[in-house]
Amino acid sequence: MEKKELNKGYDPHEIESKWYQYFLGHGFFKAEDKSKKEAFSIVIPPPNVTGMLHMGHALNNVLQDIIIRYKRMQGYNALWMPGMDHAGIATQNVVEKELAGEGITRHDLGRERFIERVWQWKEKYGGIILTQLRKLGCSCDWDRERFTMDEGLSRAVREVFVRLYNDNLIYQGNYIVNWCPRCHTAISDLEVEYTEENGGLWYIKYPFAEGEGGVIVATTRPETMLGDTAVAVNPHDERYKDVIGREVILPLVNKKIPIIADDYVSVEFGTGAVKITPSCDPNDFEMAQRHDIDMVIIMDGNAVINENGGVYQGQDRDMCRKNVVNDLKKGGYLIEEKPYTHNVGRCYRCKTIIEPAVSKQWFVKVKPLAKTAISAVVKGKTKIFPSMWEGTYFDWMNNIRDWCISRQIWWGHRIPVWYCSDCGKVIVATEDPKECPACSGSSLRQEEDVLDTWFSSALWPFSTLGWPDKTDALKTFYPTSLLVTGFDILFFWVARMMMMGLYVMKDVPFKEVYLHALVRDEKGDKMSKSKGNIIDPLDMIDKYGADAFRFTLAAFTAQGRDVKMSEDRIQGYRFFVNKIWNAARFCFMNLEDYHEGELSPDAENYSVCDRWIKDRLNHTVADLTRFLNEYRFNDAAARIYYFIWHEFCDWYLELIKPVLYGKNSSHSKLGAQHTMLMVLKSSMKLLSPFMPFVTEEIWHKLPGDEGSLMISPFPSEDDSLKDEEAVKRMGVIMDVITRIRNIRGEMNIPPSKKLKVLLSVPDDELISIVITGKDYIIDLAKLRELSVKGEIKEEPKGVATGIAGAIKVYVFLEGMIDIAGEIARLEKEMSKLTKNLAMVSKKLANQEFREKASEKVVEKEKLKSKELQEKSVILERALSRLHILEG
RNA sequence: GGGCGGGUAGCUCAGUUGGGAGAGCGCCACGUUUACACCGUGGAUGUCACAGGUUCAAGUCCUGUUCCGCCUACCA
Repeated sequence: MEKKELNKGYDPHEIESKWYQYFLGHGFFKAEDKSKKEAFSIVIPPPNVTGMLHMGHALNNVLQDIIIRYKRMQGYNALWMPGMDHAGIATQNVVEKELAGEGITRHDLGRERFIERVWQWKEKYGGIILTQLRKLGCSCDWDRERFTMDEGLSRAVREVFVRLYNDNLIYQGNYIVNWCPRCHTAISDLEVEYTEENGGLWYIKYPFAEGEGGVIVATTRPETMLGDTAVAVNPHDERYKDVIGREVILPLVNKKIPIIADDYVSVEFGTGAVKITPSCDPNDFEMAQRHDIDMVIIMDGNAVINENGGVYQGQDRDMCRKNVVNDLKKGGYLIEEKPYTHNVGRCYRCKTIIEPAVSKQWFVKVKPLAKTAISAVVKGKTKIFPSMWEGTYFDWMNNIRDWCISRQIWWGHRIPVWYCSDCGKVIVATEDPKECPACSGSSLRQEEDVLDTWFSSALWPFSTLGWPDKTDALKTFYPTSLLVTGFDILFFWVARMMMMGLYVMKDVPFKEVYLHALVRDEKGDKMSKSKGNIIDPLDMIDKYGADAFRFTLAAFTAQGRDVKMSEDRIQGYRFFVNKIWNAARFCFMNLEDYHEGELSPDAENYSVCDRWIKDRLNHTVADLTRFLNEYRFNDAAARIYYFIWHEFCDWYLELIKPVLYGKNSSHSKLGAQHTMLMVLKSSMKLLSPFMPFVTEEIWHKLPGDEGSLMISPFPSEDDSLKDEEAVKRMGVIMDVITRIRNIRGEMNIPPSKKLKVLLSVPDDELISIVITGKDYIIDLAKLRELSVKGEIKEEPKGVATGIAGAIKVYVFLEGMIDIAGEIARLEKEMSKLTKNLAMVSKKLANQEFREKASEKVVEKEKLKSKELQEKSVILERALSRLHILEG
């Protein structure tokens, strides 16, 4: 066998890029459009084209990669579809900032040239995040990369728009929408973030137009009074019974406005009278529609007061508020002003306070779409993990409101609507029309607005597969198998994909959705630049390697919990990677004289510990498979960690050392080598989805030429590896070893001091077990002599006593006898035991327990009681002998 | 206002048919044994938020209280 050295410590740097290139070069990430293999597909949540990899992306994509690699190894035709989102507002902002550096605005460039600039920017900087995903090890089918502004995806957008329009599910209208005065566009309800902020509540008196007195209204936005067109009270409010229908004078503006009655008005709040500004408040807008009240628009797109604001024209909303309040004070209209905390809506993108404004916008009528989307989840066509999110999904879908899809920006899918200047016809078409179909006029003007970015994202699961063409990819991979995303975009994206998928494809976009939590810092705070608590995933990869980083993310992804990330934990798993590396190195060093294929699988070729570790491996496979199928990433990670570190390294490798070193001829060295290699190889397979790099490196150093690990078959449960007999026998042997180690540790006896041990074993079966395990015990417990006897009557003197099940363990303490120490040790154990025994006895003494508890449970308790009693007798005897010695 | 999640060892958290309170890190002791000190062996630590209830048996099920986090909502 060719000699291949492994370094003492594992260094991820070169190895990771080497293998990633290898994977790419061999096309292992590629899925087949047509295949006999069963398909498994995931579409990536497309990151913003402006995005840089942060912890959220890292978590999201590592989880997807683990699943897709797992499925690929299981033999599926696995597709992970990559791509990016054009991120309308965000990208436009970035490029506008760039222009500002040059001293120009997009308006200086004009629409066409500005769009060109954005494309240039995209080509130059746009792909960064996808490069970063490669550093993580993501096994996307990169040749299929898509972008929401691609020609194909744009065609899909137009097609869907036209269909929805023709089905009367898209309409245009003058409504009040959330307007961002900084981004200069409408945004959807979802894109407004509400935060509790300190503000004020102003009480303003509106005098009656005729007669004495007036009505006092309370408002958080006094400046909007310039646009008031009514005052409203509750129809059942006794206080205002007689004023309904009268008129008041709007202060500062000096105009008469009516007092109306509407159930919306709360009797309890403020004065029970509310000013109505239909152009500045969504509720007022609705009320105005109900009562056919006028509307006065007082602000422009910059939230600056317009010509309808009289003397306040030209002032922005903040300045105007100050001045209005001052003027009200002067005029004696301001009754009271008090601090008040309330919810303020801000633009999710730039955090500017949203100005509700009336404008002409396009909307999707979502109720009918939502209905189908709800029933798909009810029927289980799409399953949501963890299931608690189903409730949230239903709740939102049931209360859904129409979706404002038009944006007054330039970067995005321009709405496929044209207006004929000659006859006024509205043309909605997938292809740019050359002339008006009604009057054949040629002066057509396209709608200026573009679509919400989420509109194109909603089509992602089928648009990326080639729709509207009938492609093989679509046929093979739609509906996709799984969607993995953060719960924070359940409404933004998941819900809308459900609606669009069902509307367009008549089938759900994905069969399962796994919603993961957010990554926070170790204190549980959201990571943000302003807090300075960001941990950069790329730094972590650089420092600890992608494998360790990936494993950390998986290990902390418990369902429904936030992922609290800290560097210490990554370091902890970095140690694990090193442990794996060194275990492999050990195996490797002991395979020099190994020749595969020389060993029959007959049981006699394998020792009890060989059989034991294979049983444990088989268990691990079963558990891991189950956990991954249920998206229990943390459990999966913990299971493989435990197997490799504790079962394989701590026990098995230690057990076979003497065999490998030729010090123990009673067990087959070849059998140990064979088992060691087989278990190591299987472990690498199990670990490969989590740690694709180090496992691949180890794999290629091991004997055998089986190609790449990442496409080798994932282990499945194998009944032939089950071995209860070996598990039972090893249980006894390990228990004895642990007992002796326990005594050594508690008595502070250094490992270099070889011990003499006597075992008192009550029955023949146990004796045979102990005899076969004698070498193991001598080696792992570091003994110089081990004698095994049947049940002995006369206990030896000068020993420390331990109990391993039915076996009594006597450790001779010649010369180092510390009677007081041993007494203390035994008494400690005795008190634990007594407490335990008391609990068990109490249970068994209870008649109801014996009658009502299941037989299995009662038997278990009885057995426990018996064992504890026996132990107690032994300890008692040992103690009394020590007391005599001492005395 | 409504909803959801959480309060378990010093820290971060597991604990899925109710029947042994666990892991990792940290801590203490011993140790350099031909894979690994990025290591090994052993050890200590808990009114499972609180109060009731169901049950032979509750961290686990039910009710209430409290604290924290998140989502959602048109109360000016």
